[in-house]
Amino acid sequence: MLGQWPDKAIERLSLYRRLLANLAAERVKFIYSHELAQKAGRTAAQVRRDMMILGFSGSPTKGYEVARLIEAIGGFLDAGGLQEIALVGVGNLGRAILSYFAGRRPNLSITAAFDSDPAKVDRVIHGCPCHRMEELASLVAVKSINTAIVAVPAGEAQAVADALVGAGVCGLLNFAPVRLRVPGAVFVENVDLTTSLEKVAFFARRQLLRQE
Amino acid sequence: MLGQWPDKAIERLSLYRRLLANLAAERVKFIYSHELAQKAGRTAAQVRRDMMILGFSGSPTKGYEVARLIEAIGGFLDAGGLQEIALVGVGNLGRAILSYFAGRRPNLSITAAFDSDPAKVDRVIHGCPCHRMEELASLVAVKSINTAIVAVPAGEAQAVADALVGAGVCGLLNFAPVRLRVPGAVFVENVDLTTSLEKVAFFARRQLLRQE
DNA sequence: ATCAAACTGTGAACGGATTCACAGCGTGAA
DNA sequence: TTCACGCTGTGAATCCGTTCACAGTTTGAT
Repeated sequence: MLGQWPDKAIERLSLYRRLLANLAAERVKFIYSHELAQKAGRTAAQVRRDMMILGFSGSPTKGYEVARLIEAIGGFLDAGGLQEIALVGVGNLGRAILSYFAGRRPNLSITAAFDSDPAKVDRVIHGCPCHRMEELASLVAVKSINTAIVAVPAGEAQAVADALVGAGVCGLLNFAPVRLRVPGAVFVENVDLTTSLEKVAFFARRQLLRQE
Repeated sequence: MLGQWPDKAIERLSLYRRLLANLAAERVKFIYSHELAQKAGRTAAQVRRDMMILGFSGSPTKGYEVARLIEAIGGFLDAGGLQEIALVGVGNLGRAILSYFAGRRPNLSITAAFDSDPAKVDRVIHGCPCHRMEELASLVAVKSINTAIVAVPAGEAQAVADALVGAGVCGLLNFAPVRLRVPGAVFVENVDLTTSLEKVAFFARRQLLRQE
């Protein structure tokens, strides 16, 4: 709970939780570090280290208690209650994101969408109401939303980010292929599909060369 | 061109190229490492180091020549010619991916989609023909596709990955919230939207606490 | 009651990516 | 022609995440 939190560790905790939820559904009560590691594609030492920073203990003979561990990760990752999230840009990608998250995580819910296209506003898309861009600042402030998803074209991303930050958002998940300029207190996670695909294509090609 | 290629460096090169393309469109001819670094959100030393592993030289007085650098990165990242890519899963996310990449990178093109839903097969979606799953193995092999995108539900992802790898694919971009089990020679890049969002929400919350 | 086995918890070692710091260089000004 | 400046290129130092390796612990068997 203390110290500096490496974001890699947060990612792993999130993954562990999903894996553990599957196990819990299968009535698995305990799991060893090496078992969880295998499912997560990590080493056992890594898992134990993560448990350590979480402050979670297991039994040397039984391993970690699944139910308690899920709870511990939840208590750490989740907000006190529901954390509302805003989505800006309801194009193809934005709609896919809405449907992807619709009702997935109970504590994390996209409750406001925004788009500049008049054809989209005042409609409910995948369970989420879409508002006019002009309402962004006030609505985000009123709902005290602190996390937002940016799914607009590259050219509009910086302006959208500025508006969101101005309205009090301090965490951005950015899908636009642009590096957003934000104050240091704002956390930005970039999901860059073009780069990801180019990377995979690059390594796939290299694997081919290696095999020949 | 030689040695082990850290995938982080590949990501940066991909980003640099896009930033440089924008600059080229603005008729910028030369750029200094600190300028490119600023646009990419990196340090100048990092940029110079990347140029070094690329084997690209700049002038101490003018910086790097934009056009030549774009070409150097392209010669490195891109295949000889067109690299065809397969997409499996044409749900909301799959369609968004199709539209996202439609005609974006000339050398990287999604030319075959697959889905198990009969309502989707034999249609052309965002310019890409959608085939039956049964055709996957043969079509991937015939086109000698080596890179594929997995955008199916978690439960089907492993089976799809097995089929793709069996057909000769050795690079996977995986959107399913599952760790795929693949042979060591296959490169997998995971895009885990749930984890990304949880991470942003976590840090956003923490920023709030810090400010108070 | 004692022992063996297999795990956890963690200080220390490791390794790779990033940053530092400076030598070397090309250019424009005097 | 010479000098001063500000950049590049890069060996060395640093930093940080990961892995190693082992002491400590709990349990079941004898």
